[in-house]
Amino acid sequence: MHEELKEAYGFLFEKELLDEIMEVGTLKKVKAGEVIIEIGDYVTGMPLLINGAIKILREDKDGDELLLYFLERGDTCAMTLSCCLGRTKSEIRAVAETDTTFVMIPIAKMEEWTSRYKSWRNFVFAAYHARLSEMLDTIDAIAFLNMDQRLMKYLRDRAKINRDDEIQSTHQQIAYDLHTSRVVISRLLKKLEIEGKISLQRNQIKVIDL
Amino acid sequence: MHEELKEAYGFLFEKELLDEIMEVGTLKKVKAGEVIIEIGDYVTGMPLLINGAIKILREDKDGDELLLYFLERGDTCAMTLSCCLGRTKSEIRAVAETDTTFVMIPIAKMEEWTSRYKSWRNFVFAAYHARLSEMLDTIDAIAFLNMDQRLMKYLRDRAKINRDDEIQSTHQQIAYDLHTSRVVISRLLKKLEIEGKISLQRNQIKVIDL
DNA sequence: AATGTTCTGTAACCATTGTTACTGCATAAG
DNA sequence: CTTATGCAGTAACAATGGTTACAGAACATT
Repeated sequence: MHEELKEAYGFLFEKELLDEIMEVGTLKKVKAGEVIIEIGDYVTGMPLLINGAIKILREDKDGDELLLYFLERGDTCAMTLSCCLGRTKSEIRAVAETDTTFVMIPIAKMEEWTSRYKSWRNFVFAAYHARLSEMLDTIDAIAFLNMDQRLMKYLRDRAKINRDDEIQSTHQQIAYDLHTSRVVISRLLKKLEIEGKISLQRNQIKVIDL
Repeated sequence: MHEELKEAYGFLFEKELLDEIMEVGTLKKVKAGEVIIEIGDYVTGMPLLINGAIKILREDKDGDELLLYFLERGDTCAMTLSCCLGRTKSEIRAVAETDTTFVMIPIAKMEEWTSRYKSWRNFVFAAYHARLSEMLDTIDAIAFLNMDQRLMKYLRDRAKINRDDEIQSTHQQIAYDLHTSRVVISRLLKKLEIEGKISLQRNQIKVIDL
């Protein structure tokens, strides 16, 4: 854990803080697809992402889903953080997008570090800033873009997150993330393929030029 | 300014901090409709709302608007805060919904207080938490609700914010806030009137039972 | 190889929302 | 009082996205 943490966070935190993280944090590894936090869970800690990617989803009362954003190495979930401090239940679901490694920090330490380490404060504020930006981005997409443009953005984002132009996914899974129906996604994907922007196989979409 | 500030924030901040705020903050009063922060502005300070209400808007590249949420007494704009710390331009527009009074805090002090006052840190974190919640709410509304339900929510929110069941507004203004067209709003309002939920006059909507 | 399952493609249709166009009414300005 | 302006009501139509239904392809299981 030492080396990995240092590599991902060494330039952010001083040695003393890194040592403390090492001491109280627990290293977790999850496989792609595993649910890390479920809606309504009490949040017991805050994850520092070391490797992989996590997707953050919102769900409404009918069980309809919507992808909010992805977290990458160096990110933390400000939403979780927010829940921790407010001692409230999670408003979101976190699912591993790829195999993922992260360090879990118990809540208790967070408040302490906030007063003791300037670098920690800055990190937390930066996390909030980043999350608010992502949320604005998401709102822009839902409010101002049509489904075809949202789909293109989604494919671009996933290709980027996975560092792979070949996205392994069924149309149904994409439909869940974008909160629409499978038929709509199939229709739009076919259109993108005809325009030469992607190519389609079963369970796979290859991004050519989006 | 002393008494007003104390009334709105006295239970949050210790005397010492209140005194500092008094010292470096400047009291501002704006009329309903005035633009307080414009998109692209460099943010020079952070507002502590004492009286009135502010609406926060997002705009896309074509100039299309969308209402994000309202701020009330005791609130601050976490978005502004976020911009301050990142030294970035404002991503949103803030417009006075009613005649509004607030205290403007210069950026420089904020960092200092964050390390010195626990109550200030808690306030800032609570502000972030509140804003993230509002953003989630907004996303829920856009993603999961139809326009008629969004309109009802909007009318409820405005009635609550203004503490008045009679909303002074044209259909066009509502259309801007919800990012739709005037015709759509007129159509849905008429439907709500027929259902007995509101009554309509020129420039005015009276909420009866939403 | 035969069968069952999952995924994709497509057509036809519906619902919601957006657009255009025109009307009359209320209010303000002259 | 007359005219100009802004606001609201409404009809007709277009566009987008959601729904249902079905067929065939790809893959897995036996």
